[in-house]
Amino acid sequence: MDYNFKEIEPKWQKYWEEHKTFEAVTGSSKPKFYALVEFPYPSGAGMHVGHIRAYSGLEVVSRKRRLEGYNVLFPIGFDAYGLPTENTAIKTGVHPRKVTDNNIKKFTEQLKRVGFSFDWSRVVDTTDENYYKWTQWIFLKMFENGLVFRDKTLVNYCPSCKVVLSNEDSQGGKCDICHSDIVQRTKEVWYLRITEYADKLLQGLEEVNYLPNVKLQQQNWIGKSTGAFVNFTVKENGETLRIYTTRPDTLYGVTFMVIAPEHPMIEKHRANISNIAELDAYREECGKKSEFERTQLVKDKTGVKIDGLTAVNPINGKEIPIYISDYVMMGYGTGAIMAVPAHDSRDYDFANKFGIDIIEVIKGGDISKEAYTGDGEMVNSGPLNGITNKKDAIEKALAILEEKGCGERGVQYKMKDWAFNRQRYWGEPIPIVHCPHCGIVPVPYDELPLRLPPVENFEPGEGGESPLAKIDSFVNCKCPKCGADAKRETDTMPQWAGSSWYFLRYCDPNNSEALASEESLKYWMPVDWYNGGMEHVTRHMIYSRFWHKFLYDIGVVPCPEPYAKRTAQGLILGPDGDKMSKSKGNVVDPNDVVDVYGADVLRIYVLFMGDYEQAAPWSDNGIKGCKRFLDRVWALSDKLVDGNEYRPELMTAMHKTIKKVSGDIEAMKFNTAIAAMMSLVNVIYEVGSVNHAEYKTLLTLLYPFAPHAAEELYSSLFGTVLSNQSWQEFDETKTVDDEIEIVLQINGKVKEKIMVPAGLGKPELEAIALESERVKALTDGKTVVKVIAVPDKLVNLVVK
RNA sequence: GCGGGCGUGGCGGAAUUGGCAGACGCGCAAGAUUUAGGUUCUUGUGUCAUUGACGUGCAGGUUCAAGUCCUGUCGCCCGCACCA
Repeated sequence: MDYNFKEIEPKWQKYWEEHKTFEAVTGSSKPKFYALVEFPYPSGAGMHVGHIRAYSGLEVVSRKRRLEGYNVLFPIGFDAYGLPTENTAIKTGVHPRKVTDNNIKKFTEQLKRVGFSFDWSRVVDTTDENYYKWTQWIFLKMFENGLVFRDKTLVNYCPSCKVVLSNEDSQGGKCDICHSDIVQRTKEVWYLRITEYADKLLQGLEEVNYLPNVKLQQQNWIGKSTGAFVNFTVKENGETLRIYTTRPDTLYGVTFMVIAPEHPMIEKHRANISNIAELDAYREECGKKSEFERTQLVKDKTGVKIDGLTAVNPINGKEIPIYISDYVMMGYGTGAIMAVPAHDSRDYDFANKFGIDIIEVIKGGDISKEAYTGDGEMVNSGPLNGITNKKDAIEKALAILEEKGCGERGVQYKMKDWAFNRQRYWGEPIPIVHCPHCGIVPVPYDELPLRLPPVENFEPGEGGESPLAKIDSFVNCKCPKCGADAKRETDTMPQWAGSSWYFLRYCDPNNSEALASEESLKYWMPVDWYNGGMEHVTRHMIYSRFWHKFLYDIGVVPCPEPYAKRTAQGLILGPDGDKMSKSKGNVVDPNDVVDVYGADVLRIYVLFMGDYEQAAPWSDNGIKGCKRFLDRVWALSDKLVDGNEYRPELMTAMHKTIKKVSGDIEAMKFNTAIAAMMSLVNVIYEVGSVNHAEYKTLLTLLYPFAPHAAEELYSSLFGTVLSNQSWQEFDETKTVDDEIEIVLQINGKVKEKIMVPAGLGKPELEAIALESERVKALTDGKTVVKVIAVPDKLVNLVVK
């Protein structure tokens, strides 16, 4: 038989499609298994091998699960709204709808060529009006529940993409889409109140099975801190200056206060401030800095003292100066801090530069050299003096604050509300109407979907307004409440909207009455295993958990967490070890690999190249080894002999391999699973023949990895289709050889290896070791001080 | 600065609870087959050395035994970052 993958692969792909082999059945009595991979953004460049690796992990698990008798939902779709498509449209003049359709077609062809066992009857496209109708519906539900608001404040703005970005999309001060520097602008935009769910998002992590560093990154991103709000007073006008601190225990060490340059107090009290011109100059200077520059940790602090305003420390009545400085951010806490230079290194740097007092309140450091942030006995702190434990000191300080009514416990999160908008065309229209009489009015549910109008010109406006603003027929409308002339919101939703709930739609993708039926959600949710990239952990993962938790709270979904388990695959690097990128020209196109080696070889190689969770460089040589392996499996069909039971010479090898491959797939150790199959094939070649039982087992183990070759061999040799068969079982007792090689060591050095029956006890092993001729020779004239025997492993003689 | 991870042959990478370091694959070498190249097959392949020694970034430690545990140190990668 010839291994002609060019014929075999399309043949089986067609067979699976015609026989609906991978269609999931909602309500089936089989146990359900929902495997989810991150659906791709269909870019013009097509897929690269990284996509293939990302999907291959759960592809293998899904194929195995089906053989194990599960009803498997393994869906795919397209996350198709987004800037790159729109930019292509602007450049080429082709409408984004057309660009998207072409790209989806290209991706679909590529995915099908690789033979993934997706349920193609459930494909979702986030730009389909039957899909985004429900994205808008969820938005309106959030609006209804007070989770949507508009605010005019500083936003992250990308001057290149001409859009406002969320905090998650501007990490490191760089635009997530084009990587240019973000600037801060004051703008009125839409927000989703994700901070309201901060605690739930944090607590939910305790009930899910995520990779430890996925959990950790989310915890850090949410960034919960506990402390206290303290109300200082401004002496000149008696007003309150509220701060947040995690260290209320150091209140007696406060020697000055700092407020952010944007703090509203300055505008409010302009009349009281004698050096307002100087402050304005500094504030203007800060405004010019990019967010990235602002957040660089710098020793050299800058700032200006506010003349004419003095703060009063509520705990001891002490009067202290107030400064403005850009090391205090308006976006965290209250935008104002109490500064304790003795015990905070930033305050320490600032105090040194401006010649401010430094008062030690915790013993243990040398504050003439640096701030001391450790624990120690409280001093110079009135009633707190003598307390040696930080926790006790904080509790005492809180008690005093509460008694005086000038402060209370508080919690802060690093996570900010989600700036939910794009001033662009290719996104879901935000279903809101601005009425001159009624204000902000939601579009009624029965008017959904609010369709994206067809336009000719998608160029974003220079003033940061959406292209939709230019479409009069879209903008002008009647207020749904009072019927007066009104205007539609023209911003669209950000890229992440559609992906925040797509896993729900897969459960029931064609439902026109609901985002998915209650029955289907109850049956399929939660996702049993979600695999994707680490880059989505603090964006998509957080967003979608937030939406899901909201939908749970309003009774739409049956479970509080969307994903029971989350793993992540490593990147495929270019052959040069660099990240694959178009600009470096080191991108490998899966189509090219399939042309030369076939889909099965590609699938095996992307999993064999290294630890699934680690990055690994592509190697054109490495893939040849996988091709040889498959050829060797194929060639075994010429060495087939009769026999429906494993032969003794292969018994342990068969059981061992089943155990190893089964376990490794569950642990995502695909590389060692493949290595185990390679070893088995090597052993079979040593034996010289393979019987029916043995070959069936080998092909079954191989099936999740190389399904086309496995199906072809299995069906042509045994007359049945492998996808309808069962996964192989192993017998634990048969995974060990009768005879085992054990090592004899003298003083920890290997001196001899001998075969002994498996399962021998320590005394027997010791006796055997001492009888060994070689051991006798080497221990001659010396004293055996100690004998350590480890059953089935080794015997070590300690000799003097 | 904080948090996480990694460091093993020429290369990608293996190594449950501490128990034969280098599985599997690539590459390389020699041989066989072939008109030749490629393919395929066989054998070998950590380093040094004539029996043996040394070897998992480096330096210590614990142990009969350490890639694995402990202490210190160097290097690389990733995430967050003036978060009060």
